[in-house]
Amino acid sequence: MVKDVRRELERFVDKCKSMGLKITPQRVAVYEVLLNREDHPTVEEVYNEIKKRYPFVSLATVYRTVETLEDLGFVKRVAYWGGSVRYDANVEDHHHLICTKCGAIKDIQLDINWQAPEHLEGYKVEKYSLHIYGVCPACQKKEN
Amino acid sequence: MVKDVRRELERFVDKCKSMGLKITPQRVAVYEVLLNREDHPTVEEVYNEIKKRYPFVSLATVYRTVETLEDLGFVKRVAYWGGSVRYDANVEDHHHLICTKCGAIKDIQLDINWQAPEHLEGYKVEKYSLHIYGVCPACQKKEN
DNA sequence: ATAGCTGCAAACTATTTGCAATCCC
DNA sequence: GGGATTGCAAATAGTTTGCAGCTAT
Repeated sequence: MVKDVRRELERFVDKCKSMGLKITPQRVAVYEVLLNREDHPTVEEVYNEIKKRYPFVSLATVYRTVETLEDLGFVKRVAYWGGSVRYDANVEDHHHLICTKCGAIKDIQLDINWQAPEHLEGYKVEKYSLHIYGVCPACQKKEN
Repeated sequence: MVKDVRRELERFVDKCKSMGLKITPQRVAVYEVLLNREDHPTVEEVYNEIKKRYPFVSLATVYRTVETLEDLGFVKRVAYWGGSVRYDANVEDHHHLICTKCGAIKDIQLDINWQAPEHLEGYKVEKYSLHIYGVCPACQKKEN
């Protein structure tokens, strides 16, 4: 699955317009960074990347923007292992490989042959994902 | 699966002794609270429950104790949706039902017919769990 | 007796918020 | 022009840490 960043950004701009939200450089920059990353950066990481190109953004704006993006359905907040919240511009269903040492999260495609029921123990089910915990290659090296 | 709290506490006391750790009332109280709860309380929640019975404990001690318990393998830190870290004294493999509104986490037993490989994309796999996201009964009521 | 624990308070990290200035439509 | 958005700094929430005194072994 190759992401068409340009097309996604257009879709985002359209959605903002239709919602009466302004298209600000900050907003576009945040979404662009998230679209271009394969991992699931923290807000701080997004901020650091944006600062290189647009030194004017503030961390508070990045926090506000990821929340807006989440409300609009363009990114999702991924359940996290520790530390800070992480965001993901891949909104399709997929599974996660999570490092128990550093918290890094990687998307993976897997067929688990399981379908979520609409309701479970009184919960209204929205989505699900398999979380696989382990030690990532980088942290395995550090262990020696 | 009915938990034998008394037996678990004994096992805990033995393990502490064998590790040269002291059996303090604070330690026992924290583990006892976690053993007796079906949900996955935050550190603050554990602290509040303990305070009722043992008003002398401090929040910092509860933080330190859950970490010790985790190191010993008596509880685990569960991946969380937002806010604070949550702990679980159920160390057997099981799945999670997570409320996207309030972050509450409930254990569930499910057969997903899937076995984790030992290695996946370079990660050394330790365990896995299915995370099912939805809105819990309490939050569904609040929505009206 | 003494190493390990604890309580307290202060430090730190992550996130949110109030408000005046600024920017898109 | 005018409301939405931003930057800044201050506030808040969650967690960790230093240290002096206490306690289980």
